[in-house]
Formats: sequence, structure tokens, C-alpha cells
Amino acid sequence: MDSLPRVKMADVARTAGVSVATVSKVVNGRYGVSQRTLERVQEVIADLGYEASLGARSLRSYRTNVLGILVAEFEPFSAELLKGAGSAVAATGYELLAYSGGGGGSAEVGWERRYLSRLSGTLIDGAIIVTPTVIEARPGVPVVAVDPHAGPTGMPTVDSDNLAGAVLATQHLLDLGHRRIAFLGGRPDLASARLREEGFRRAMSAAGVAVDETLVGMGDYRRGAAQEPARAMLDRADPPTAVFAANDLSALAVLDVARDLGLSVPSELSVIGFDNVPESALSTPPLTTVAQPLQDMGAAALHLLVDLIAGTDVTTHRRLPTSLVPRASTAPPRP
Amino acid sequence: MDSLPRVKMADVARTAGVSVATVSKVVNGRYGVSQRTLERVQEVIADLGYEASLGARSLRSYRTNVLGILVAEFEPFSAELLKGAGSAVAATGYELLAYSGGGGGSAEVGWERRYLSRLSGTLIDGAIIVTPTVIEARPGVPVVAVDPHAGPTGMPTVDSDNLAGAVLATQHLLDLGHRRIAFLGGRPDLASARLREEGFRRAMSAAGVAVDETLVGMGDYRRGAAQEPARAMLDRADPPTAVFAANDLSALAVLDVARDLGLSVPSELSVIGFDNVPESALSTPPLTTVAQPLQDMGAAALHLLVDLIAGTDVTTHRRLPTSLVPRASTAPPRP
DNA sequence: CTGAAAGCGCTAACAA
DNA sequence: TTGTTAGCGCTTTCAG
Repeated sequence: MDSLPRVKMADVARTAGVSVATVSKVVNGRYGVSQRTLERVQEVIADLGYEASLGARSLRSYRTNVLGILVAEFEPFSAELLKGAGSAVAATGYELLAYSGGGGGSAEVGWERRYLSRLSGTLIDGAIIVTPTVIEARPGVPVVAVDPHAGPTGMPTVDSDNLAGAVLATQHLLDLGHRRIAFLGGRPDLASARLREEGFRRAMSAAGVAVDETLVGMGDYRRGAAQEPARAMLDRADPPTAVFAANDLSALAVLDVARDLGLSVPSELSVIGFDNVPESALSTPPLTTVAQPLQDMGAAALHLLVDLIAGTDVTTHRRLPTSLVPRASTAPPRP
Repeated sequence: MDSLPRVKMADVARTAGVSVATVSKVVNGRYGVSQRTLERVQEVIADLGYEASLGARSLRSYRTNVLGILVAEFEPFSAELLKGAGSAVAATGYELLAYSGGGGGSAEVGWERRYLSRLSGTLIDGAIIVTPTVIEARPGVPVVAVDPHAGPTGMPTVDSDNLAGAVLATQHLLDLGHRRIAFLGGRPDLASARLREEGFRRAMSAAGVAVDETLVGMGDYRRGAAQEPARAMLDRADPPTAVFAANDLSALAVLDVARDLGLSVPSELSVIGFDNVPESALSTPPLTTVAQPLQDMGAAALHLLVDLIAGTDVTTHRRLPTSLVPRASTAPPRP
């Protein structure tokens, strides 16, 4: 594992018997190099396996051909977006750089601003920021936000129809015959969480079913944190017959708690989630959920960003549809 | 979307009335700054929202506290590894940068070397390379390979027990009563593909069942490319009763072809895959497969890399166990 | 057509 | 304790 020093442009220049300036021209396809020199230099580059350093290059040129996708953490949700962005980037000629801090417990507020300053101005020509909570007024580069927690602001945004999706989920439970339905929400400061709760209330009200406020809990979209409110709503004398959790991770937490309490899903309790991350299909029983087209959203964000950089698009907001994915965690309530 | 120029160290210095050197010292926590100056500068940094540019910093300092994970493409397999590496990085104090070119159709050979030279020497302190085909003799930074196609070389490596896994898969089919079993392999130049084929042959031979060589096909691990060989083995007078595909994507291709041919899975044809990517659980029917602990592998690679950089570990190879995941695509053959 | 020279934003000696 | 001064590897005028 001797880490030999990298081949740098000066090495190529010396070997080829030219100046670094000439090598740079060859590398960047600039005019003003004779055919002979061109070939000679290209040969040396191939021989030595030279590749320009992204860091050094970007310091000077302000155009790197690399797009960034900034996430707080590589979890199922952002991984799906990444797959979508990754397949979309192929045709564009850009390369993709995904960046994340440790995340985990220490996901400090403001990570998006920090990462952006770290990378923008150098390194990347534009960025996709996933679920930012703090929206930067004027970033250094073109930026597209995916599912921003503060809701659409001035910044170009891609999200899905949270409201309609929540109605879909609630309607599904109502259609099955449930009336005593709990809602396990996310943090009220997040736009998507608010919209999902609103969808729940609208659908209930449209069906003429009153919402029992003691059955409305609050998680924070994380599996661990959702356990406690889930337990509070299930471990009581008059438990609900169904729970609509505001995202899949919370729904999985409900499944955990139900198992713990000896409640059988779906015969004694129906559970529905939101997101349709792959993990939702792997639970026991597989989770009924509302799909956000995560990969499409990633691809849409990437295309929007590319257009933004090229200046060919002024679209400021793309909203993709949500849809019901019935699986095995919901059923009619016991008679 | 006015992209205001980034705040740079010089701006901070000017505003605070000190030199850039002093700001640098504050940012990097060096000694030799008075309490007063320290506080003043930190205040300005907070006010202006300054964050050092990764590119510029790494150009000088050769220590960035960023680890790279290089993939040809963000697909299900690498996405799982990324999740694992992402959760493992939290405790280490490093940040994670995942890099991929367009990938897609134009996944040229040698991408790993190109990406590595692009990022190493600057930007990253070490790298995890996912399924590299060409192993670099002496990279510029510490490197760990995950599931290298050439098999363990001198480079520290993380992989799973492909041989045992393939035996498991084949045994599963044999146990169900299958005797006419096809094998849809990967490219023979890839170590994992070779090992999976060998496991298949060993299990068959141990059971005293002869391998019909006309039922051994060759894909390349991609869904599209596996369709043709799959069709060739199924669309004939004496088709197999079961297929062992060397990875999940190929197995999904077999499912595609079977549906196309009107073959019902698993009643008329059993199919088993390898990898246990999330997508394998989402197919119809859900795919029986052999699990590689993908997230654990990502985490193991990350820890190995951190130890390598710290010089506290000389482990050169971590092999994780594989296990059978029975789902609905396999069943006893029709009598 | 080619090369010398001046930076890009930052860190690290070294002086003051 | 502070500032001055060289660069890191590369791109880009601008002379030759």
C-alpha cells in the first residue's frame, strides 16, 4: 500500500518535453496546439494515467462539470433520490458528487448551508439539496431543493403531492370501514408533515368522521423517535383500529410497537405509511403506503438543475403525483 | 436566484480587521491567537456564514477529513453499500463524498482509476471503491475495495462469501426437488461470477446431479443484457424447472422472460437470485435470493478504511457471510 | 504555436 | 500574538 504521489500536470509536461500550459491546452481541448505536440502529449497522458485534480482545476476555472447532491444522511429516502438523479445524469455529460456529513445523531441544523459553502464556488456547478430545513436566500450556485421542509420558497423546488397523498391514505382506511383512525405525524415545522396532517383531517371531515384529538400524535419521521407516541396511542383502553403514520419509518415504528403489544397487524390494527421506500415492502407484514415517485423526483431535480445552469428553464416548481400502494398491513376492522 | 459570490476568507479577514493567516488559524484551531481576536473572528465568521472551500483547502493541506466512495453508477447495489457506509461514518468524525460519473450505458472500463486520480491527492483522505474491475497497483491514497471483480489482490478488500452463497442457493433448489436446474451466470472475468458458478457446480455434483451445459447461460449482471440468454434457456422443448441467476437483476430478467413466455412462477418455474437488493422483494412474485449483507459490507469497508488511514489495522480482507432469503419465487417442481 | 507568469482560496513556515 | 510570504496544481492571458 505504498501511496505513490499522484501524477500531476508538471510530470506530464516534463515527460513530453513541453510546458504545463501546453498540457493544459491539450487536456481542455483548446486551440493553438500543433498536431504533433497534441499527439505526443496525449500519448504521455495515457502512459502516465494522468487525470486532472478536481480540486486544483476548480480553483481556477469555476466550471467543473460536476453536480452536487447534498444530503443530511444517506438513508433510504435520499438513497432513492440518488438513484433517480444518478440515472438522469448519464445523458447530461455531468458527473455526480453526493455529499453528506456524519448525519446520524449529530445532524445539526444548517448542514445544507455549510455543505453548500464548502462545495460551491469551487467543485460543483450546481446543487440539489435534499429536504433542507433552512433555505439559503442566495446560494453561490444554482440550487434545486427536493422536498424542502419549509415549503416552496423562492427556490426552484421538486416535491410530491403530499396533500392528495394523505387524502388517499385516509380514504383507503375509511373505505375499509375504519372510523377510529389515529394519525402519527411529523414535526409541525415541516411543510410535508403539515400537509399530510391536513390531508388526513380533510378526508376525515369529508367523510363526516370526527377526529379524536387524543389519537393525533407527533413523531419526527425517525423510527426511534416515533416509538413513544405510537405506544401512547395504542396502549390504552380504547385504541384506534387503524393508524396513518406520516412516513414509512414512523409506520415501521408502529409495527414494532404493535408487535410488542401483541397486536396483530392487520387483523387487529391496520397501519399505513407514506413514502414507499424499499424498506416498506420488506417489513412483516409488508406495509401499505402512499408512494412518492422518489426516483422520478431525483431525476426531475437533476433535469431542473441542468436547465437552470443552462438558463433554458425558469420552472420554479415541479410537483409529482402520489399514489396508493396497497400491501398487507391494512384490512377491514374487526366486526 | 442571484448567485452572490461566496464569502471567502479574505472577506472575513477584512471585516474582522485581521489578516487571512489569522482567520486561518482560528478556523483550524491553531495556537497563537489572542482570546479577543479569536472571539472577534468567530463572530464575523458566524455573521457572514463563512465556510472554507473544500477545494482550496485540500490543495494545500493534504488532510480534508473527507472519505470518498467511488461507484460506477448509483444503482441498488451501491446504494445499499452507501447506506451502510453512511451510518458507519457518523461516529468517525469524517464526512462522506460519493462520486459517480454518468455511468449508465457509457460505464467505461477504468472509471475507478480516473475517479481516484481526480479526487485523491486532493479532496479525499481515502477511498472505498465499489466493484472495481481494474485494480490500481499504487493509488495515491489509502483504498479499500468492495467486491472487487478481480478477486482479492494486494489491496484491502471487503466481500461476501460468494461460494457458500451459491451452494446455498443451489441446495435450496435441490432440496425442493429440482433436478433440471439452469444457471444464468455473469461475465466470467469477474471473480464473484466465477465463484457463484463454481458453487453451483459443486452443489450439483455433491448431490450427484449432472449439469446440463446447454442450461448454463451467460449474462453480465444487468437486467437488459440477461433477457436474451434467459429466453434461450426457457424457450425450448425441454426447459429447466428452476433457474439460479447469478444476481438479482438477472433473476428479475428471468422473471420478465417467464412472464413473457406465459410461464407461471413458481408453479412452472422456480427462480432464485443473489444479492438481496431491496428491489428483489418488490417483484412479482417476490424473489427468493441469497443475501449479501450489503449495508454491513459498506460499514465494514468504511471502518477498515479509517483504520488504514490511522495505521491501526493491517487487516487485508474481510469476508462476510451470505444467507438464504426464501420468498415466493421458488417451489417444488410440478410432479 | 508555445511558454512564462500571474493568480484561484487557502495553509504553513517564518518574521516582525 | 500577528502579518508576510510562499506555494498547492491548475488555467489563462499575453509575450515571444
